[in-house]
Amino acid sequence: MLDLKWIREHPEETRAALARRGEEALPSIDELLRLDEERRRLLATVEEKKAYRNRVSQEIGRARQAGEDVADRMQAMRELGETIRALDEQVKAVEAQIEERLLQIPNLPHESIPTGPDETANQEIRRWGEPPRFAFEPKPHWELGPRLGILDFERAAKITGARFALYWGAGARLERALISFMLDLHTQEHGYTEVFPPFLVNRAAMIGTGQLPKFEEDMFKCEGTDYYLIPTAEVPVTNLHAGEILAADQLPLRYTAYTACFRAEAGSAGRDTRGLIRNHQFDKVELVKLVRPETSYEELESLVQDAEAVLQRLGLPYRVVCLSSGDLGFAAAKTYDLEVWMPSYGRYVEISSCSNFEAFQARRAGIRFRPEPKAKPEFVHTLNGSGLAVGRTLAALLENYQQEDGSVRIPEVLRPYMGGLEVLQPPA
RNA sequence: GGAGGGGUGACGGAGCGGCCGAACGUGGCGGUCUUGAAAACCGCAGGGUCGCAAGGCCCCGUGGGUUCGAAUCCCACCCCCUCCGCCA
Repeated sequence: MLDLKWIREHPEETRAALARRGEEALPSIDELLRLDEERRRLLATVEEKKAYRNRVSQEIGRARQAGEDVADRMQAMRELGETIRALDEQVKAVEAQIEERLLQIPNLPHESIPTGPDETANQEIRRWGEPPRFAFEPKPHWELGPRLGILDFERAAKITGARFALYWGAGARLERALISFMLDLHTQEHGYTEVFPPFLVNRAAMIGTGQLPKFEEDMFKCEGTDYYLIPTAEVPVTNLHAGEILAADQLPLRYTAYTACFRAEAGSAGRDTRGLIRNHQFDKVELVKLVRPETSYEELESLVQDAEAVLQRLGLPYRVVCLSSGDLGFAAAKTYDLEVWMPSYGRYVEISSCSNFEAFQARRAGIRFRPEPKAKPEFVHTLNGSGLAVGRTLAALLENYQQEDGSVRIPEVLRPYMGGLEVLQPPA
């Protein structure tokens, strides 16, 4: 959510920044400012009346003790009360309209990111590693996995439906190994605190991080409850400190969490239909930071590096891309995607998305800190990034480490987590 | 799921329907004292919002209601605790 006061003082900048995103259908800033003025006008009126009522009510108390007749004053206040009630309702209605509009407005893109309509304008920042050259025809992971007996999409479809995966044996263990490896790296070497949150959150949390109210159709909701399946650990973990005022010396807070993630994938029919790339349920290790505003862009760079470290240790080739204004997510001011080399796609595929949300989420969720002992609370900046999407990582491992006979080598760093296993062998 | 108890400021804990945004204690901040520290003593300290300001309005789990006036009364919901039932 943007700061209404800031919009009021910088309407042109707001419009210009939003225009970079190229969205039509944005709530009109003029309309918003009109409502804002309406609200302040109503407040001035109603608060003056309340002040008067408060004064007279106190007089009534005193006068009655003194034995005076207060019937006429009480009658007058009774009537004033009705006027106030009507005005209060108007205020509430206007505030609801303002809130509704503010919740629909995306974050303003940071000035450092490229301007463009979509992903074609994204800017490659750097590459790491070399895509493997195969002396044979490499297979996609959705063929390798089932042949190795470690992935089973047919049975997943039987017990649930399309876009679900089932892991067998060494595959299940490999998934678990990746999760443990990532968590250990981030907690032991990058200074993050491990969190294991609920996978269901309430609506307020979903609004806090910006998934709702705008993207209701992308979420799974538990019927008859106020609970949603989390689409990412970002939601429960960022909201950990919702409504709190943190002490300055608590910052920065750095959390890492493994969770399953659930996405309805509405509107992606026909895309990435095979394998582990786009499923309704997938595992992810997430990195979340709550930081002082003036440090948030340094923190974004180090967040990206923490995610990159996972790919480097796994020896997976990747590149870093800065998203253009048109490709930016709703809540983000700046996002770097990490894209891993995926032989079956013949290109780099997103495996991590690292964003600075500045105060956008903090304002929605009410996450503040006190810069100095006596100072007014300010909103923190929030950041998060995948570190990494586990299913896609497993897919990338299978594909990049495959050998001609259909076996797959296991990277050194994972072997301790795999009981020393060095190669996944297809059954004879 | 059933029965009972409770939600007040960083924490603990008071609070006759008006004098309560809230006693008191702890903790915090500033000061006095001290070579320094501790102790003691004095003082300062919630959040939001409107306003150029003076100042006003709102907030005692959340939302309604009663009343001239509600932290205090009524209703609903949420959360926590205890007991019973069920259960991984």
